[in-house]
Amino acid sequence: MARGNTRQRIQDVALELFAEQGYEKTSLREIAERLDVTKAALYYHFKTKEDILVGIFEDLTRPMDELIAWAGEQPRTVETKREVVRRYQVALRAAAPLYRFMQENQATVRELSVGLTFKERMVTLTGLLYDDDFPVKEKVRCISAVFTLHAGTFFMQNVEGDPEDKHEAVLEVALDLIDEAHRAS
Amino acid sequence: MARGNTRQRIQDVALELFAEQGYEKTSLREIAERLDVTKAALYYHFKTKEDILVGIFEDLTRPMDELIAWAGEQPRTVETKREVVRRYQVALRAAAPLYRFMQENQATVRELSVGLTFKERMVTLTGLLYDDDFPVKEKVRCISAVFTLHAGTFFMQNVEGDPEDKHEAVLEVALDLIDEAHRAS
Amino acid sequence: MARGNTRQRIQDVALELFAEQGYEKTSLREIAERLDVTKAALYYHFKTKEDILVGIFEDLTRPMDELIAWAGEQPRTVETKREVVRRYQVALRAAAPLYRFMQENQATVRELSVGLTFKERMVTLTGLLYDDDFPVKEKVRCISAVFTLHAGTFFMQNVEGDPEDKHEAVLEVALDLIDEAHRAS
Amino acid sequence: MARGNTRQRIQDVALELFAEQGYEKTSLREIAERLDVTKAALYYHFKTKEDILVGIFEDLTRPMDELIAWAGEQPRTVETKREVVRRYQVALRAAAPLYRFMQENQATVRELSVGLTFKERMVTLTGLLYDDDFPVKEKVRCISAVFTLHAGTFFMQNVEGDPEDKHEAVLEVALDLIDEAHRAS
DNA sequence: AATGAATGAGACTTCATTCAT
DNA sequence: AATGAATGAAGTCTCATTCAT
Repeated sequence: MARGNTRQRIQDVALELFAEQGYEKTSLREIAERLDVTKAALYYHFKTKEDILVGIFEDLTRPMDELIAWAGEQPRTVETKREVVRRYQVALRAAAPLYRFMQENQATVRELSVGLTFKERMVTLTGLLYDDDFPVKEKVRCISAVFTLHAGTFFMQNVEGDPEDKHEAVLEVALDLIDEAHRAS
Repeated sequence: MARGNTRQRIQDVALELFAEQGYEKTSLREIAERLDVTKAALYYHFKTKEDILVGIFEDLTRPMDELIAWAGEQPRTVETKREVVRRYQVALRAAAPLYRFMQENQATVRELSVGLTFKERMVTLTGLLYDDDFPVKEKVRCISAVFTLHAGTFFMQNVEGDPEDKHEAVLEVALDLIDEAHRAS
Repeated sequence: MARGNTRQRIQDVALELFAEQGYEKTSLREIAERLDVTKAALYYHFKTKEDILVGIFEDLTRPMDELIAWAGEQPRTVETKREVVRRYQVALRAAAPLYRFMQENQATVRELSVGLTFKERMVTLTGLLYDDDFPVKEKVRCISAVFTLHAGTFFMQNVEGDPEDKHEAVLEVALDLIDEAHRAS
Repeated sequence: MARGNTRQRIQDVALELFAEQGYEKTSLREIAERLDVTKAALYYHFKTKEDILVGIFEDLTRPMDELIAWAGEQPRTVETKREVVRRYQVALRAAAPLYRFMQENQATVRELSVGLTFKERMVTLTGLLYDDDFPVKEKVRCISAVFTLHAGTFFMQNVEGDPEDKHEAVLEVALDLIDEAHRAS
């Protein structure tokens, strides 16, 4: 019935379940049942369970890696950093389920040899936002900017208001933190 | 030889392993071996694996619950909120392994009926920092303050500097965010 | 090598062991070893241990349920009742191991939601043999007829004599009891 | 509080639970909890779990063993046999829970070295009711008499009527079977 | 491209039992 | 007369994985 898209469908369902219940608690049986295929079919498309996750990562973290690569090539100006923040928010929204999964399953992700881990990626990213000679407090502000963006994706559901307005507000706070950090340095 | 402290020792070892590897990946066999007792001994002290975790939670989340209760009784002034932030940082440092565990195993924690969950607790706490009539942007700043404190506990290892200095800087940034939010409201 | 009959083989071996040692005392390890498969193989064919038993019940109690259904549609004459007794003896002989199991493991069976329980089935059956307006004593005779048939299956091994002769004798006694009950009513 | 009657209380509670749930399904923890003592306390009074059951048997099967012994010394007349039937019904009523347990847990009892087993006892008893030279059919009638008495204890709850009347009716049917067997021999 | 059948490892859990106190 | 703490064996069950078809 469905054609060559089974591989994709597996990844979609898997990510959904991984994000909802965690990686360890999600069994291949569950994924297979949801897709109405047998477990063995999953093994036609992926070598192992971990492989399914790795595949998802490879597809979904590319934007963030590209962002990091792009930032590395730009002049280290405030404006660059503001742009990094803007683009990071976009990347975050695009891959929200994956980031939710990454954040909530760090113990699992840590053991996966899946390129850079969540934390490593964040270390690199935050490193792009401040300079080595910043005072500690201003480094903290830059880190805070990134965490604010994360909070915006995972936590702001609990605040009432129009989603677009909230995203706008989150972005402004993050940019303010970057600005303030540079003003004080 | 084994005195009346076995129950406590189980909780200590369990939290250590849960935080390191995640709850699902940590087996009772592992905990028992580390303590040099049999698995059955664990069941003398706790009814289920989940029960071990619940016990840890009950013991370690008390300070945070007390903080929330205390804050609820104070006048809603800026100074109260600054004090909440200060105390929250202390609570966070005292129960660092548990908070690390909670943050990294949210999928697991979510299914535990363990009083307020991590997210619920944070919703309550952030709610104490801003007032309903704040503009969205200022609400975001208050949320950002809490996330900054978290970042301080889990993420700042990656920034070089004296630990006390770093904590001081984190606290200052968080307090600045609170102040700014109130100035703008 | 193993063909499509594994499911049936599991049921056969399981019933044999359940009847011999009781349900609780029979472990899945034992069943698996007897079949020279792993325990996990059992779980491919049945969802739980209880499910194995339920499967056996469903297959083997059908004749008795059919008998009860058939009897319900016949005119309530003595001859019908005599025929019920005759057919019941046949059903009993065909499913002897199951009936032995049911009789000797009532405590277990009681907790199984396996259609009518042993006792309920017998209540229904005996109810088909006497009419509501029978004197108590004659009702007892009809119940006695059924118990006689059971004794014939499970107890008569201890009496010497040709098996066919014994079955014949058992049937005659049961039929005499039915006749006597009707003569006296 | 309770004095030296703990041993008896253990047996009472144990029999109740054994009869209700079966021997294997009843754990010592359950018995201990019901008595509000620890499992270890049970071991002060009984060497093993089996020992508890054996103790119950020894206390409660004595009347039946005495009945068998008594019968062995009487002349083998019809009147003796009628008296055996009468006394057996009394014994059965006195130890109803135990008999219920024995009947419903034959698989377990079979493996217990608890004097004569249920079946053996019944073989001996029925042997006292017929003579070796009886035709098979008349032997069956005598066996049927015993099963009728059993039915009276375990099955007659399902027939409406005054309990005493029902017992009377059961006894009459059993005696009729004995009489008929002797008349025909 | 996918299934049916099975495996080996290991998970959580319960049980009867022991023994120092 | 009884408890607190613990053990060793075993149980049911689930999982990721394999392979012939």
